[in-house]
Amino acid sequence: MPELPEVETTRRGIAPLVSGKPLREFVVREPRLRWPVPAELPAILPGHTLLECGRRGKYLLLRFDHGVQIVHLGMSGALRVVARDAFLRPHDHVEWDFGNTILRLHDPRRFGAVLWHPDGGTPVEQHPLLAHLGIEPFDPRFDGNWLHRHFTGKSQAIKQALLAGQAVVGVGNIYASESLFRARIHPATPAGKLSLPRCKRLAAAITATLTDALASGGSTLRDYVNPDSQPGAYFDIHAAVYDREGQPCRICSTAIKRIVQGQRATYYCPRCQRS
DNA sequence: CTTTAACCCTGGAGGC
DNA sequence: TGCCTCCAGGGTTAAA
Repeated sequence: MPELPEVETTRRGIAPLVSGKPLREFVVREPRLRWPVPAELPAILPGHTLLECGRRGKYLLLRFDHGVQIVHLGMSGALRVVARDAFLRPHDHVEWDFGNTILRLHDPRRFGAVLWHPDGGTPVEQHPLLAHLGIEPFDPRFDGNWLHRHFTGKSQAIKQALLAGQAVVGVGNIYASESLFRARIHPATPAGKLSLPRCKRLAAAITATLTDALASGGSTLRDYVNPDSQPGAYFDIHAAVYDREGQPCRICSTAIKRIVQGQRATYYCPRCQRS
């Protein structure tokens, strides 16, 4: 269930191991992911060098010298570097063989994606999947003013507005609840009703929540080169509210509530968080 | 335009 | 033990 910190940790984990290396073979064992893996990739990728591993939101961007692979981990996806003789597990769908280094995509639920954007046309940032994404949460331009501007006139609940990713990317279902708790904002509050000061608190809360998660992920970087590690293990999040229905708020001891917004669970403290 | 719900998929949990 | 149902998650797409 990768959110932005997990994706960024993956990027940092694999980048030094695969960047600058020519690809020897690209193997697709199961093309039926979120969208079919383009059938031409095994023919057009080998021999080309992976220049760098980038990221936009939760999309990983593998830049080759003739195009960009757009990789999404979906719900259950994990990318890791494995030994040449590593056992093939079920759900090991895609493999990048760099000779000494092998990168594998493991994704039981197949909500992930591996796409291809060839050079020569529009820049990859204009790809339909990327074109309308909000700002990066670690972009210096992201702050309370940015949020306030984007939420003006919106009646949508703040939780769902965050999840939509059109104001800021990378805030998934878990960190949306956590960020709103940190900012003391009730998740059902209409986004447009948030004052500028509260937007500033929210922006700071989002940055802090993601920074904390990223820090805890950094200590598991070794997992990306250790074939014995837990596949797709979520960071050990010390959640304040997520999945804690009925348990005492860590601040005021009031029972944490669970509601459903847009068919997704939201957790909050009814005493600490106000509309 | 906005809002809502269905859908893609599998593994794990809980009920009986 | 087994079978059934439900749920989780991200994000696109279709429908209202």
